Parts: sequence; structure tokens; C-alpha cells
Amino acid sequence: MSKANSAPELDAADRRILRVLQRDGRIAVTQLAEEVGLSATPCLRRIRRLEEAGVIARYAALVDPKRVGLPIQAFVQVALSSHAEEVAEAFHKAIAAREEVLAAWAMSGDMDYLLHVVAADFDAYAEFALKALLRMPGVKETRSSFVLTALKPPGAVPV
Amino acid sequence: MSKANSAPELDAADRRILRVLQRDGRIAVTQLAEEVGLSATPCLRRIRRLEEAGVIARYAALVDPKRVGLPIQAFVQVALSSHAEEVAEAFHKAIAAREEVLAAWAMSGDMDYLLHVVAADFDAYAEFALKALLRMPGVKETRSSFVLTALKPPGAVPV
DNA sequence: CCTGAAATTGCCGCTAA
DNA sequence: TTAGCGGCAATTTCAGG
Repeated sequence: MSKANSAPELDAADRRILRVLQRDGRIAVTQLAEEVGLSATPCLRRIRRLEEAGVIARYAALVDPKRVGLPIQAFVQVALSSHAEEVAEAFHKAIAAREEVLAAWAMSGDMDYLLHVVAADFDAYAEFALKALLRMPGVKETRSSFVLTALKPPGAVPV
Repeated sequence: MSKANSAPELDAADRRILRVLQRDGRIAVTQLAEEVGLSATPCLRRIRRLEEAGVIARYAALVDPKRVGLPIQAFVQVALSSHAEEVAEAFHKAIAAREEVLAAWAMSGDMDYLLHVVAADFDAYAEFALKALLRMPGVKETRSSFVLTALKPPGAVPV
């Protein structure tokens, strides 16, 4: 299981379910069923199938960083000096351990990684960028850009 | 309401609630209450307060783009040729209308925007980048980087 | 459609300013 | 004393079979 295969064949009803659940992840199954034009039982079966197939990775409350004292957001591009497996591995571990890194991707192009980072203020950000990130294993170069405004909120995948 | 003020004073219990709800947004209030050491009633009251204060923006099912036929992910940096209000406004509208743009931020630095984009394949991505994005109002230059792997899943804000 | 569990609400008691 | 918070109990709604 777990790895599961790419496309578990989504029909129109599945897609409707996914659209609603991405918008309101805590909706009652009863109400969801009504919105997608099914009765509760088959609707619940479909939800379970989507969960088990990994189409729905999990459910989450989306927390606004600004409202919890983390008004600074930045994206940092990172280049490693070596692409040796051990170096990358150590870097991954270091990233995983830092809670201010909300998300991280390995990228194509001249920079190897992109990090989405939050911080309480510029001092905290500087602390992260200079003391933590630059000293992580293999880090050669970083380039930070700060988020001025979020144009589009944490979006929904178009299904 | 809606805009609400920055920090509605979170105590330790609020933070515990937020940590759990970011990890499992569909947990039963009863169980959540137990995990954070409260009974259901005050726990539910706190949840409602966090929702109303905008600390919890919403709940969402997190859908894996790969599992719904969107295996290509990219980040695109965009520079506008003009920063006139109308140009920016028109660009924002154009971005909002494109479902393949999961998220968009206005950024500091030499590029004005960062977009997180998904696509079914490279053709679809090229279509978006060349036909849609480059023709959006005010777009001067774009630079795409593709996601190779997601190191850190859609993260939780550290509260 | 039925049964057990969960969400929600009213009401009361405790504590701190 | 009052505002704020937590808990029990009753009611309504939901999940899951």
C-alpha cells in the first residue's frame, strides 16, 4: 500500500467530493453527500477510498502565520556545494529539523532547493538564514526573497 | 470582522489545539480534548474562538497532485513591466482565474511574484507558461523552475 | 433504517482581578 | 462582584453498519 499507484480512476463524483473537501475539510459527510448529489453511505465509501489511495494525504487546519506571531515569510533558494548522497541526506535532515521551514522542494535549475520559511521578525529570520541555514551541511549559497503579500491563499488542487 | 487583529493571545492550550488540528484537521473534538487535557466543551469553545479570530483560516483535505493526474509542479518567478496599480490589479485577476496556479505571492527582490503551478504534463505546462502567463497583463519576464521532489510535505506552522 | 458516538448548548461552580 | 474559564448533563445530529 502506501506508495500506491498514480491515478486510481477518479470519476465526476470523486472530483466533486475532492473539491468540496479541499474547501471545507471538516464538513459533515451528510452535508457533503448532499452537495455532491449522493447519499451518505456511498459518499463515505468514496471518501475512504480516496484516503486509502493517498489521493487525500491528510486533513489539516490551515493556520494563518500572521495570526500566531509569525508575520515574516520568505522563500529561500539554496545551492549545495556537493550533490553527493550523504551531503544531500544530511541537508535534508537538517531542514526537517527546523520548524520554521514550512515546506521544502528539490528543484531543477541553478539552485538546488527552494524553502518556504516563516519567522517572528527579521532578527529571527536573520538568525535562521545566517546561523542555521548557511551552516547546514553542504550549503554553498542562498538567496532569500521576502513575501510582501499572499495573492492567492493556500490553494486547492484543481480536480 | 474578517481582517481581525494580529495576535488574539494564544495560551498553551490554544497552541496544543492548533498543533493537533494542523496534523489532523478532522479529529473528533472529544479526542482532541483528551489529547490537550481539556473536556470537550471548553475545547470546542476555543476552537470556535480560533476560527472566528482567523487563526484557523479554514480546514482542508490535502490532495496529492500526483494522484490526481497533475505530476508536474513548478515555481515561476514573474517580473512585471509596470507597477502601476491597474497593471498589478489586472495581473492579480488573471492569476486568480487560473486554477493551475495553486498559490501566488508578491515578493521583494528583482522578481515581483512567485507562483506555484501544477500541470498534467510538460505540454500543459508549456501551454500555461507561453500562452497564458506570458500574455497576462504587464508580464515582462518569467523564470520557471521545476519541482523534482517535495522534501517536506505541506508543513505545519510552528505554534 | 438503526444504533452508538459526537457535536453542541444550557446551566452551574470555581478562581482571579 | 464580575468576567472568564472549565465541566457536567441533556439534546440534536452524524458516522458507520
